[in-house]
Amino acid sequence: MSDQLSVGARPHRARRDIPDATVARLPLYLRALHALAEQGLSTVASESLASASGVNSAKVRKDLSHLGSYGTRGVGYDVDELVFHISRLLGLSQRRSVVLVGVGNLGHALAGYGGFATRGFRIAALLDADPRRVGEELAGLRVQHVDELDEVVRTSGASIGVIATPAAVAQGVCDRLVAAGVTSILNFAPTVLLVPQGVDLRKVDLAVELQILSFHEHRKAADGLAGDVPTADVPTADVVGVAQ
Amino acid sequence: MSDQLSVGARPHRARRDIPDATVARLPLYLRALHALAEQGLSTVASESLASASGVNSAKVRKDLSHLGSYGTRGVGYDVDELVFHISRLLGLSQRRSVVLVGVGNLGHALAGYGGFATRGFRIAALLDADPRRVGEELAGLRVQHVDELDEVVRTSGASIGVIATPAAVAQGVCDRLVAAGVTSILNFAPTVLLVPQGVDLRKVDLAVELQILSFHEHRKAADGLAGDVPTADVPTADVVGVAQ
DNA sequence: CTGACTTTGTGCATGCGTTCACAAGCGCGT
DNA sequence: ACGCGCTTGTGAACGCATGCACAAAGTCAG
Repeated sequence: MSDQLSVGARPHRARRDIPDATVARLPLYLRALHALAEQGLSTVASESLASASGVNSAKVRKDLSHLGSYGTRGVGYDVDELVFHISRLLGLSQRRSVVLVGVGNLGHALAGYGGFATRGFRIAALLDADPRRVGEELAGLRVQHVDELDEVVRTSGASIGVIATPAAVAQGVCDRLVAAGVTSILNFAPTVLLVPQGVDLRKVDLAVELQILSFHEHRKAADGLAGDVPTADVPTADVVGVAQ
Repeated sequence: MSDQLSVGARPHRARRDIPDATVARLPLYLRALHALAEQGLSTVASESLASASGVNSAKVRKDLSHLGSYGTRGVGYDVDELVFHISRLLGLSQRRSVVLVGVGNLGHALAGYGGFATRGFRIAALLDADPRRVGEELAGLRVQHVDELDEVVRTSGASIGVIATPAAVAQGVCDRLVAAGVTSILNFAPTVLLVPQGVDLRKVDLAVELQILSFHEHRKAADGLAGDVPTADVPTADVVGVAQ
């Protein structure tokens, strides 16, 4: 996870000192805060925010401390203020254009996903290589041919590309996106992508997730059979496991 | 880092001493190994496997050392042997049944995703609450009504549930899956789920991924004035699994 | 058999992230 | 004004993961 900013051993880059792990949780807080705001709450304690976002309160406090002291001791955090600061830090104040390549089932799902628009992302274009899909209307946009990628990226000023193509063509699409000026890529294709320095890449891999679950299933099954023999086993009575 | 597992049992339990970070990478190695096998290679060095799976060789060697000494110094690892051992460790030798709830666009994408079947997962059933979708044929299966969830899970013996429903109903579906006997859940709905101890939970959150990219975009834009990295344009495999 | 070469497996140092625990700070009731 | 209870913010300890660097262990040529 730390390959992230490789930055190759240069003199100290003035990077924001926000830990990656914190950045990954900020969107969760943001979602929980929006929900709390809709419930009419104006302040929230770290403990509440924690359970609403599936984290523990110590983590919440430490995370929030990285963006300044916006809490009031004895009271909690102001919901609106927190929303504002987190949004600003994540760069969600300014609308970002996203180009989506690959309009299969997954692409359809992504194009129709409301969570994008509501967080300041605008889908600038839908692209596909299949001529039969070109021209199709989807989420208020016309699907264009992938050959127009370069032009679309430049005219829309999109800086984020989403790849939802078959694995075989993903690297090619990736290269074209980068060449056109995209500097962040979200990859759903089950393959390793190479990108130049300075381009951020994240991947979402469905098969990997399932296989990790499979491992734990396997382990649970093995533990069950092996039978934890009477080895002074403290009855693990406590606590209900909470999703993260 | 990742560890988005609810993980009931604490360290107490004699869990396989395979680090979580390693488990998360094993599927990547597996995919790379399959590709290498198709190219006709019978052995592979940690360096090659590393670049094929987007990690570095030291990590590969340390990861593989956790499952035993299956390498030969001076030569490398036997591809087939490695595939066998990783598959076994991940519990992929036995076919696992998966129940998919929610057959919208995302559900369609998941049902049609080949990566499941090719790794030993069998979709046992497709469920949806919308009567208009019930009866639809998809990936060789008929969509059933979600009321049949309990029966379907019990008769199929499925231990893994995939939730691709709207956020509002995700917790309800989750509860029903758990009640029916499912012990691992993969959640695509953008909401926090609570599960009892002993049930593993992973989540895939599209909006979160985009917001993380947005943060880095924002930071890059801010750093922009600080001068760019003039280093060579060597592609680097980069970053990041889902998280979580 | 020997020596050069290749690659694994791992001890160790380092850094990041999590968690604990508590002092400092704030509001409120009296 | 003043203490009481609540909550933040953070110092410090701990644990996990990463990456380095190298000895051990194998191959291969001659």
